[in-house]
Amino acid sequence: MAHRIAYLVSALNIQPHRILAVTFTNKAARELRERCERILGAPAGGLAVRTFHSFCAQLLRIDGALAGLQPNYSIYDDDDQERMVRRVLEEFEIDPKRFAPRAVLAAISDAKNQMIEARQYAAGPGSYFEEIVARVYRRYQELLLAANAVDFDDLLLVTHRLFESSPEVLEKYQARFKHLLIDEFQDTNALQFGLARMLAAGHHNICVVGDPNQSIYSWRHADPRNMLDFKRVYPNARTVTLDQNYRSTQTIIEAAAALISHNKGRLPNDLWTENDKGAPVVIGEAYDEEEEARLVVQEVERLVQDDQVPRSAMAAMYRVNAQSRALEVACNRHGIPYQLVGGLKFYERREIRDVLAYLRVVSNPADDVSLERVINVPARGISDRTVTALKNTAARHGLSMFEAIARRLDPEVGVAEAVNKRAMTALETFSATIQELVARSFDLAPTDLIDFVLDRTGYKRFIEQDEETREERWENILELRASAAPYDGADTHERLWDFLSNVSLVSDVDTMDGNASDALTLITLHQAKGLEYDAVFMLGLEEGLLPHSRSMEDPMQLEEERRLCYVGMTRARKRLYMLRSFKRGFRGGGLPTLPSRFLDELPRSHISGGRAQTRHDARRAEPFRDPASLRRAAATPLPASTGPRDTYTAGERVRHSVFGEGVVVSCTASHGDFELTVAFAGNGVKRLMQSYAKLEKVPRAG
DNA sequence: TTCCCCACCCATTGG
DNA sequence: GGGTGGGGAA
Repeated sequence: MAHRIAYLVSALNIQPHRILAVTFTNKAARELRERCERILGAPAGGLAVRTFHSFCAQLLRIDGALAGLQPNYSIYDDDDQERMVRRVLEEFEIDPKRFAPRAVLAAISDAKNQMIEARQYAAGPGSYFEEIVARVYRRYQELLLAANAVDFDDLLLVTHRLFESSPEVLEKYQARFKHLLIDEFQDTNALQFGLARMLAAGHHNICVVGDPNQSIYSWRHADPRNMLDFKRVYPNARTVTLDQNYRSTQTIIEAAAALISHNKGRLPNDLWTENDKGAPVVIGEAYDEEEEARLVVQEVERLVQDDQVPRSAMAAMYRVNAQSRALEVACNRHGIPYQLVGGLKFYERREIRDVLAYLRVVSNPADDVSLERVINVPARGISDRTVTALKNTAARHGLSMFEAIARRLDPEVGVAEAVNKRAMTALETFSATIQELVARSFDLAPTDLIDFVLDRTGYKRFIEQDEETREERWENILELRASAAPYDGADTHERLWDFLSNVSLVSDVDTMDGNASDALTLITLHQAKGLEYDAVFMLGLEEGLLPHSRSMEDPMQLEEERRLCYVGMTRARKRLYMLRSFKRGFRGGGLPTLPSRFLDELPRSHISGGRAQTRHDARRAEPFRDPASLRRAAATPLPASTGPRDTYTAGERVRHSVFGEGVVVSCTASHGDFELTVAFAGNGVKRLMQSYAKLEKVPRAG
């Protein structure tokens, strides 16, 4: 894409601002721009490189009025959406336990992505659940509109509708963008392709890049059929097969190809490379997550020392965020710098959301969800009761909560009758505070406004009250404040809007530190799409994790899990490690695991280590090759009556004079003695006879 | 009205 | 393990 853009600009004299390139993340957008500029040897002024969401957000900022949006509109994320749905359920007196807000929301999101609006949804025949969804959907949209807010789906949907209903808006953008390029096309959804088609309608200068084998976002409505449809929609399109791989070793490419060949519904796409054969893919097996993480850390350090691979060129990848924990612990223990991508997301932290909610209320007082979030944070005498009464009163008069508060003395609205006297005083103070913030928001730069908010709302004092958390929370707030600094320069009210919408649209990969720091990257397989590393460690290659248990029933979803595995493997330039552990933590305890079927799908000739041979000889690890016996062993402690007094149960910690500390995996009666399977920290799994082993029990720490 | 504690429920992936 | 909602005390 970078070369095509550079070619358009330098060879065909297309002005950069006539080109719109769409990427999957803001980070990819940044990188693409940089690459273009490097090739061109000049700044590509005006070149638009955006994600679909940020493109739409900006468009709606400018032209949203035709769709009923004020330019200061709020963007609602998952949490905000759920609060909104809960409010609707409350209004309709629907039990949120019976109709889970998340499920209702998922149904609404599905509908939106099929471009089914609330009214049409209601018209379709449906189950009882769908009837509920239809009612909620409709009211949800009403409330969003009243709050001058959109959700993520709406960013696309409203823009799409705007293009349909207001040809002059579409024409404006068609007239500006003469060339359209889209990256990661296999993960676009129907709405996005729809937008692209409309934008390219006049000139058909549209170029998309995608790999169907890397389609991993169908759960977010990505539709890999877009790849096939593209050729149908544009019969004259030229397909260029990019099957030479410049990134990975032959071994990695072939192993990944072997894996993905197990997918049925697949276009042939045979990668090849001129790169070296390279090292075999290393299959590693660990006793538990702790050991698995330690294997990674040790190998990372070995590669740093022996092969001079910088830590920043290595990444540990996993299926679910919870897996990062063991890695973090191991890194901390061994003093390895790491950077965690995603996880407990910065913008989901309470203090961050609270401060942002204040800013949103200031920027868009109609934003009821944000207002409700902060109306009594810190506690200022406005109880849930009062809030409910206020909400109902506001709803009756078609007012926002903020308006209702502002008009609390108006007998026609009747707030005074609905809430008690003390609450009226509290509302008055709150109202005055917000009014003051709104007034100052016009002349204060975003960082100064944040300071002002922290001071005037008492939020700073509120944070400082909690001795345990105040340091961390305050640091987070300072980080948020720092992220607002780049917006201080601009000199209109828009800088606050820009800051807030940017905050809503950043992803975790966007904030990743590139190669600057010497840190190991910890990242989910999904987020790793589009990235590459010299060495990649994939963890948790176990049935139920990769493939994930939620995706194992449905063949389509299983294929997506395989693609996810493929994405992970193909992130590696030189070295690839695929690890599993025999035991996986789950709800506190640990459960035995089965190796991922994906490991079986790798060609034996391309792997080293592997089944039970990585760190211990095969014979010793033998019991693990029969998962059923393992499960039995781990789950059934020996009946106490049959053995000597001092026997062992699975999970107990023991110390051995040579092997050190370990955990008992199983203990079974055998030839009048007891056969113990013990996993030793650092020394692997051993089978021991109790009468010879001289074990001592170690009291559980904590 | 606020705060604290405990019981209970839930659990992929993310712009 | 974590978040939350309900109940009760201050």
